[in-house]
Amino acid sequence: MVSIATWNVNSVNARLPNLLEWLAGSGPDIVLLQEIKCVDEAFPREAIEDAGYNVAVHGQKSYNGVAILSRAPIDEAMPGLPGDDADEQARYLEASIGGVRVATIYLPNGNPIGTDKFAYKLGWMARLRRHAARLLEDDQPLVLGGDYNVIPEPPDARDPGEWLGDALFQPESRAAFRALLHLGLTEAFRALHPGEGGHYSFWDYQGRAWDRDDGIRIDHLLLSAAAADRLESCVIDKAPRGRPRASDHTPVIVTLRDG
DNA sequence: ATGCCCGGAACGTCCGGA
Repeated sequence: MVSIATWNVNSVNARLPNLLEWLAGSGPDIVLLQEIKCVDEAFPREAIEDAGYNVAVHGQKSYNGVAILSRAPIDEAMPGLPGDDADEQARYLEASIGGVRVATIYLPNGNPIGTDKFAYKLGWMARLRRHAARLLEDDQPLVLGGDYNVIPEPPDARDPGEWLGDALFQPESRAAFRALLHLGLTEAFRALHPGEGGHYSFWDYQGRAWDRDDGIRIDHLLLSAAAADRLESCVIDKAPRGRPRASDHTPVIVTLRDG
């Protein structure tokens, strides 16, 4: 069995006590981090290695940044999403770990709609689809986990109407997300919990959204057929969101049976 | 109503987040 988590930590250095506490308690085999908000040199590598994890980082000053933590050795870490040499935002890192291909994804927010930011989001999603299609030509299990910044369906928001004008719930964003699934990828949580609402991975800091459970489900794990065949469970661990100085996102974890 | 929150950069206050 292998457990793989995705977590947008909203600054790995601000969140280091929370992250270390969670690693010590839950300890997934692989953790896909987003929004580390630091350059590679500022990543708290020693503390995380001391917790028993190998580390691969694709950082950026102040914004974005992604990383992969793994109890087993990390092979062939490749930073950056192919398809636009001019894109300097650190939002994608992929690696092989024990015969499983994994990627950590921090998909652009895209707000406000009608701006170059929204165009960048849709362009980034098109690039991700092209790259995922290439990855799927290989038969090894593939897990694409991250903050997709997409609310796939109305049950994935406590109040869908609140998000109608938002880039996370635009028809174009949702269609681009479906296009990823149409490649043959399985969204792990939805596959195991069809039709269920009330499960969220993000609660805004503002307006006491956590206390009111006014959340959205935007952190997803997409599995190739070879990985989906091994899918045992997918859980959203709400506990970290309730801790002091929490990230606004909480981890989502899949477990895959041995292949 | 993007502002009520938060982190980074920086030291006053703005940008970005979702």
